[in-house]
Amino acid sequence: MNNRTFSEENADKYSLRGMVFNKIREDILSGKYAVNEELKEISIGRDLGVSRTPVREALRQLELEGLVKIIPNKGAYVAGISNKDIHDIYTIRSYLEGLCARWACENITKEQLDEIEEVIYLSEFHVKKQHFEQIVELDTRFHELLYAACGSKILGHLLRDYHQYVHSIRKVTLSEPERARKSNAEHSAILEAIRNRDGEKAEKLAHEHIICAIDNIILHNLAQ
Amino acid sequence: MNNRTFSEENADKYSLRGMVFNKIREDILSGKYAVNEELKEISIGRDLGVSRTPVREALRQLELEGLVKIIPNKGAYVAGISNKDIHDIYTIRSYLEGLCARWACENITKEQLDEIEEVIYLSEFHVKKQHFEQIVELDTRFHELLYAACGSKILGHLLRDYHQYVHSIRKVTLSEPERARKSNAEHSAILEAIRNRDGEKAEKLAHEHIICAIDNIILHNLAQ
DNA sequence: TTCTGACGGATTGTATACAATGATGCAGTC
DNA sequence: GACTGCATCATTGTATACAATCCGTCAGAA
Repeated sequence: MNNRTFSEENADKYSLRGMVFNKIREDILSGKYAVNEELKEISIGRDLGVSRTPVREALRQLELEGLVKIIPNKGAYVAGISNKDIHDIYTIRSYLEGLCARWACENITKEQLDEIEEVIYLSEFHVKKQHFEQIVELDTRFHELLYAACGSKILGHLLRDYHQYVHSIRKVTLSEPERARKSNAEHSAILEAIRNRDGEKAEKLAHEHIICAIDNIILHNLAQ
Repeated sequence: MNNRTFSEENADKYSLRGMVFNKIREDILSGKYAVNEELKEISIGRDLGVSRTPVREALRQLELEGLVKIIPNKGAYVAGISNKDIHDIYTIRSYLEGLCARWACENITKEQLDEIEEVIYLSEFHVKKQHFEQIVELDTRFHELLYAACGSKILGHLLRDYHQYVHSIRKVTLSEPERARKSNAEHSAILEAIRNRDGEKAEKLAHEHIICAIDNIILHNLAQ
């Protein structure tokens, strides 16, 4: 478990700053705030029942993530992510998810393999039943498990961030039964390659998995 | 120019928080602080002549970058980056610098091409004279120009961060005349491919450029 | 001796006060 | 009517005060 995760499970959950941070982040990614909307420390603080200090700290962190743009002595504005950003993120992910799968071949444990298998199995059920909420949740867990299994704090941190960034997109794409089914089949193939410790193949499959996701997004005009 | 760069040129330069942020970041990356050393808000503030508030904000940002680990109600500690982290970063960069070069083929302007050529030309001079400071500086500028030329805010942001992370490593590797010479030759080849708008080749060369850097690091036992 | 628990100091978490800066509107001038 | 400059207000930047938490210490009992 890396630093980021650690701190998320502590500071980000149990401190006011962490709660404010997650709240604003979520609201930006879910589109609750319009792009370029001004984020005033006082009014956010009032809405959440806290003072300016935790709000300020949260905004400064979000600035570093690129979700908020701060103009000194003026204010904080929602930066959001553009369609091109989403496309770029998926392209970057296509390489790095491949790398992640390759490294996972070297580091994954038996327990982790079993857990991933369970996730895929469960997902098949929900795909049949068209339980879209659960499908997204299980997709998140599948990737999260791979991030943990790759054995790289740095890569895990990065992919985790990007995966969250496109959370709202995934909610849409995985709501299409055909894509959800195919996505899960791809997950299954990736797992099989990792189980066989075939790094070359796992990398290729994970790479193609994300490329498929991009094609799907373009098909639906979700970006670009 | 992306948000990050924008904010760096404003908040990070002209506000106390920004200065504190850069100072601590630099001190961690340069090894001035030992790993796991506690970073006390009051003492840092006293050293820099500011109150706790800007220090706190800076520490919270550094936490997000992964350079600082914050334990709630306890303190902030230097996380630093391990040798494995460095190796991971270079491997990730090997893919993404390739992607960056490929995208640059599609987006680079005549002016940017000329500027890169100038940097390489100037670097040859300093390599001959063994002006190591300048070589590192020009290496930074070469990559920075590519990051700007790739036309992706997201990718540029990411590569810029990683490039800074390994700044101290690059200072060492580029101090070896043979590596400095070879590195510049590789830069030259990458430029040539981009000038010819050969995305395939540019990606391959940029990828290999970073792989060479990894080999060099391993050779010198700088990591792993 | 070793364990337990309460106390006190140190440090962080949060709120708020004050200073500095930028935006807005209006009066006065051309 | 359009522009300039000042006054006012809103908002951010920084400092500081107070509360909450943690950690080490030390006394006392087993």
